[in-house]
Amino acid sequence: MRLDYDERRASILASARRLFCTKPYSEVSMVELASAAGVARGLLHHYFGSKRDLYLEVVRGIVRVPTLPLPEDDLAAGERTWDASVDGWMDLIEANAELWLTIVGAGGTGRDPELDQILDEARELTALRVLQARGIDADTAPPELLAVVRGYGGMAEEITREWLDRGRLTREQARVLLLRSLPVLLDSVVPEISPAAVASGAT
Amino acid sequence: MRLDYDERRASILASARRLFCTKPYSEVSMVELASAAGVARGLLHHYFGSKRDLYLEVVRGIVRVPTLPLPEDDLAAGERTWDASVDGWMDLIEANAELWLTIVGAGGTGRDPELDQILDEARELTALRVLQARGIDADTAPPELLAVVRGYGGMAEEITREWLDRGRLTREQARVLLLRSLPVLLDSVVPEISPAAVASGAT
DNA sequence: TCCTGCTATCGGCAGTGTGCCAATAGGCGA
DNA sequence: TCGCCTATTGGCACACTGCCGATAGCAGGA
Repeated sequence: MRLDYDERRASILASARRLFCTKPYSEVSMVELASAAGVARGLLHHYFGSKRDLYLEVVRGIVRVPTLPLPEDDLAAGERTWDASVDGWMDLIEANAELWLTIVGAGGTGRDPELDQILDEARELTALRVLQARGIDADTAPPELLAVVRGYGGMAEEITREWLDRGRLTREQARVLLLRSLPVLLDSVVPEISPAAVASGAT
Repeated sequence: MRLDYDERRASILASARRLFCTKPYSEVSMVELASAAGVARGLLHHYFGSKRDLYLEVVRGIVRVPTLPLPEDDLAAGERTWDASVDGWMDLIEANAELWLTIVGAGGTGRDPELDQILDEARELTALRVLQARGIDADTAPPELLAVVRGYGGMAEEITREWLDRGRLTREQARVLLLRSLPVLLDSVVPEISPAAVASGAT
């Protein structure tokens, strides 16, 4: 069937998006992509150049369309609009859970179970060590606490990138952020656990 | 040259690690890996099975050896040991900056510049939106503030994974964490900017 | 010292996937 | 209806992975 340029392009992207959500990048072949789109293999190259370019286009489409949070239109920020933003963001993520986990959540690994597991175990171990370093018993800790520490780990990675990769932070600036944020976070979630946190946070 | 099993294995892993830090996974071929290790291509399969297995082995070696923070030995946690842990962690990362950025920092993409750029732009846009949602002008904001918001984004991704992927958090639990943490973080870093944050953090 | 078995190491074969390009077919305007 | 324009196809050439039989270097025993 002969389709218009944009239509065909969109159609290929849609089926490719579906496929890339089920398997990691390397296990998806151009023949699969082609047959899923109902076209010949050569057409994919005609439209996107290479398999990699097609994949990048898929990712672009995913991260572009649902630009995550929903800031309220024009009225200035208050706590109500912040609540609404977070809720809106969570709604969006939940609706496209599989998509989000595959592309953004997996950090671009493209749903690679083994690699994900390795990195995840390392991060979990790090979180436990952080708990240990703060004198908290991991076994009796509530799930929120572990989640906060895992979250702190994600934040630490971002701040480190800000320091070493993008160079928008000096080591000292990054250090202060890393130092202060965990006590403050722990205190805000479970105030009874770390009484010393407030003092450190104010330092 | 004929080497002992463990020696040869370690030698191959070392040169493979070097190679995987310079290019993304797909652009490293087995012939390259072989010639870098000074052996024939077939030997790599003999030792590691497949290219993917070799790569996983490299990643395992990297994330295992420097298990990130340094918890102080036995004495209970106080703020001094926490300071030391963070410093120790930063020293470790800084010493192996390239390695860390490639494997952990890039989230497993394996130094894929284009893909990284796409995801990074999306995250940057999200950070700006968050600033906007809280009524902060991005242009006049200090770099630490932007870094904190980027860090909050990393934390939000982790918490979302904790909710949707690992299922250790309910939606409500995740919501509360996401809601509370940003005001608290902002307040701890730049107290003068968001006076309303304290109230929200206590809610 | 020579022989023999073991195993690290090599080189090539088969299958698969990508990238590309010339040829084809289908639709729209004249 | 004819002809051009372009979407679409199928096949060719190359690269790479995975595997396996063949080879070579080293050890221990006679």
